[in-house]
Amino acid sequence: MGVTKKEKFNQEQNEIATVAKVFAHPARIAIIQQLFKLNACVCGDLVNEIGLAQPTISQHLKELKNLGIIKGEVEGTSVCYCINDEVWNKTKKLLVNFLNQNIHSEKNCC
Amino acid sequence: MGVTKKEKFNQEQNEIATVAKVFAHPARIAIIQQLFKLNACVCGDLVNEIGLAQPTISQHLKELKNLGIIKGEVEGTSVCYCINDEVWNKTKKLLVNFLNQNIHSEKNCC
DNA sequence: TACATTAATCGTAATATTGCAATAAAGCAA
DNA sequence: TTGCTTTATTGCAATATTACGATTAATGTA
Repeated sequence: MGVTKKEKFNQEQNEIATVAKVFAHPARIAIIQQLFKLNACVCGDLVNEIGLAQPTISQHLKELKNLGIIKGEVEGTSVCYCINDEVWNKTKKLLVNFLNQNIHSEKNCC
Repeated sequence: MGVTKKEKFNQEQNEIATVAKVFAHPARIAIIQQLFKLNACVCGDLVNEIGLAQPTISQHLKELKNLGIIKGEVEGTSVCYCINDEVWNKTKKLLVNFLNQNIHSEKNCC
């Protein structure tokens, strides 16, 4: 059906999955890395750097904006994007906490 | 087109996106959490715990197996799954390294 | 052997994602 | 104003994902 049954899962599980989905495309990873490298970057420069069509980059930027980890500011005809530190740190905490899980039991089978 | 243009990105960017894609479903997050909690878990118990149909859980387990972060051992008619620590730690490092990025520049716009 | 139990696979329907051409919108420059 | 530049949006085609019923395969049990 292509539709995820979110109601079967708790809020944390859904939040982790939602964040991971935004990270689940190399173009969005590349955009994030570029914004960290330059701190700020105009949309058109991202299009040149990454090599996908302008509407495609715009769509990826929109998903990153929806999650809140980037923000954009209009500068004339351009839009300058950068990382939203507050949201980035919250997101980082959520994922690092998940990744730092340890085995709770001694039982094992494989 | 629904198909990702992986050739436009470097290996690290594609690896991060691939891992994130596996984490991009709450059922797979729930399976991982359950395996950490119990250390080992039979497929049928995961089906009962999570409440999706058996073929659906089996499909999610397959994706986790493909990435390598879980492994399964046949025990009679059951299959017992657990976390593959080595792969989990590699995956953790890849993502934590990405999440720990810092701003490289002083320039800013927003 | 026959039957039950468990998990994987197959096939399919519904929905989501990716990518881009075409277009719209918004600002600047002459 | 007109034309240019830049980015967002629309619409669509191709592909991927999610979910599950039906079936198969493999093992254990009577």
